[in-house]
Amino acid sequence: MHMEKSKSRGVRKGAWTYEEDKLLKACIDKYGEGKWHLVPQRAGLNRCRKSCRLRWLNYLNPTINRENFSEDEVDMILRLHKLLGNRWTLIAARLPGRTSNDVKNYWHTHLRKKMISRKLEEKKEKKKPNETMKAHEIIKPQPRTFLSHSPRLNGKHIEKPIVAVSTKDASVAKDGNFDTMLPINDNGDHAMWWESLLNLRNDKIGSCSLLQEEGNSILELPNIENFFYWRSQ
DNA sequence: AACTAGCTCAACCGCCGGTTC
DNA sequence: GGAACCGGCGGTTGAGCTAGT
Repeated sequence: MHMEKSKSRGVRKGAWTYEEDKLLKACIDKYGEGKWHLVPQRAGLNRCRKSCRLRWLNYLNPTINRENFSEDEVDMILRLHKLLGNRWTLIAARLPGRTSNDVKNYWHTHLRKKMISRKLEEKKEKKKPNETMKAHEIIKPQPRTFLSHSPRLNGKHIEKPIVAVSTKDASVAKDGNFDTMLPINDNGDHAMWWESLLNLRNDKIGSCSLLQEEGNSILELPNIENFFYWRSQ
């Protein structure tokens, strides 16, 4: 950390200029994303690696959607925030073209007030006699990885993004089609976990890296960041 | 026109976990 | 094992803009 600070001495800070943007974009176009510690040198920028990374990820990246948030997106943010809390990167991963910074800013400027006023209303409601309210419970995702021989995978090689969602176990999409891959609940039937909890059944699947060891050897998946495994606590 | 308050969002900061040596 | 380094995350800040007075 001390090295970090001493290294960043004399490095430019503040708003990026058009010229700096051009240099950074040219550098990423040439070398690709990643190796951020090399980017300032390669691009000829007097900026720290973090500043370069942030500028690219939050502003220059051509995949960023700069339009206003749609109603669907807002609804999704509200639901996911209820589920995940302030896990902005996870929430943003479900919203194509949106960055974690966008989502975080939108939350703080628009949605937080909504939530606060809603909570105040709930408090008022709570005061009414003979009515009980359940406290909101944040269900944190439990990242998992599976052994290559895990029965959960049925020995299938995973090529397409899949989502494994379950309270106990999960079935794996055999053809990569999400709609055919329904989570199995504790009763063994294909209850739509997403539908009941989030109504997200028809959404496209975003990507997210949520992996944890199941055993001592870790399965290598080609689309590993697309592999979700949720488990309610 | 001038001032102020509130809002937005790009950017920074500190921290953390993973990797390398 | 531990120091150094890196990428990444969430919280926070502050410059610039806008609306209200």
